[in-house]
Amino acid sequence: MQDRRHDIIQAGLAVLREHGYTGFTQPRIAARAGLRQSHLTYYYPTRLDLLEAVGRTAIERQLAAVDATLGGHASLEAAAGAIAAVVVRHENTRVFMALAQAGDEEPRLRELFRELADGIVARVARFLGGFGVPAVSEEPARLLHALSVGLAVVDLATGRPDGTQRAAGVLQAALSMIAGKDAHSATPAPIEGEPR
Amino acid sequence: MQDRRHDIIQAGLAVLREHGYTGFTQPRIAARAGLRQSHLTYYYPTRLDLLEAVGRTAIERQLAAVDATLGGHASLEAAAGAIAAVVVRHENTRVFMALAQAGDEEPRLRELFRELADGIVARVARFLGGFGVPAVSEEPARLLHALSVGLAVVDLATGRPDGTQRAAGVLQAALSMIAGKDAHSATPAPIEGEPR
DNA sequence: GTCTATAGATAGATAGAC
DNA sequence: GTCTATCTATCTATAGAC
Repeated sequence: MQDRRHDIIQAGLAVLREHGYTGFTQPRIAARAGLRQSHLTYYYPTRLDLLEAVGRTAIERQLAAVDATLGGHASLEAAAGAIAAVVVRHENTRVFMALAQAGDEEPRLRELFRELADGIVARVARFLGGFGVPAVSEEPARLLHALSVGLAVVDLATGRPDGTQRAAGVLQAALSMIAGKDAHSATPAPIEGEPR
Repeated sequence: MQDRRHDIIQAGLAVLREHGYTGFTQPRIAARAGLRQSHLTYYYPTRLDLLEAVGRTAIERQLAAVDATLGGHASLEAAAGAIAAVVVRHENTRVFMALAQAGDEEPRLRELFRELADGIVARVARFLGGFGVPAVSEEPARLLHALSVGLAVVDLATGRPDGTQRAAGVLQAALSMIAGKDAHSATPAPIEGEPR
């Protein structure tokens, strides 16, 4: 099979999702892909080369996930639960935290993270536009993006059992505000999506 | 001088702020504190012991910084620039990203991150309360906290030259919404605080 | 109690065999 | 082109000298 590279990327992505940036090691990925570490370096000479390749695949997946998450909601507020369900999926959080760290360390990876961020913001802006939020500025979209990132990081780090509800409550408040309604509804709707 | 521990903590914090979680190694910290790595392990037997100690000091500093940032503003919106200036300070971001990662890997560090998050949210809630935002729910405070975290991570990873303005614009929009005014002011006020 | 030499483990990269 | 043995660097931890 010629697709060694494909297998390696898949293995790398799985490792990144499960173990995060510090666990993203050549030996572990090689073992997962069924080859030796020293062989892996033939295809991807350096750890960063591999991370870059894995990052590209991860970005495609993330953007597809964003599309799936934002599609088909009757109102802005109705999307809160769906977004919350994604936000508390720690595997996703580990991936973009790894890209963020790599971007801080290596200029080469910065570009990749920007692609991801810009892609998400563009999709969120389109989503908001569909509900009448003026697209004159990107601010509401950037707000929703940064808020989701922050909620994901906080949930990953605190690991609270009621994380999904908390995130949904905050997102509900944010979406209500963006939609122009009253901001302080104290009773978030029950969330959909899979439990943690 | 008996305060070897104090020196070590300071050195550890400095390393964490400059190099992040992956750069937080015993040899580097020991060199900075002016002793051997093998000596450092006498005071802090394991890397996690050290990170925990450094984390406690870091939390105190962060909470003090939050107080300083939120104090003395004439209106909610006026605080946007000050918050943005903190958000783009990458040294801070590296510290809490390290704590977040450690919290994901080690239950022991989770508690520490919760302390930090809860402390910030409480302070933000008090700040908002001072401007008439009802304190019935913590949602607005949690929103502002998560938003700041997300903006910080995105700015760290993308490293855009106009990061401060972008963050200030989003924060301005968020604070306006929380204050109940129109949300889509497309012209963020010039930001104060130090440049990047 | 204070500090150091040394061991043990694992990561990353290279040269070279098939 | 495909794959492996091996080397170097680096980190963490322990046993033990002063």
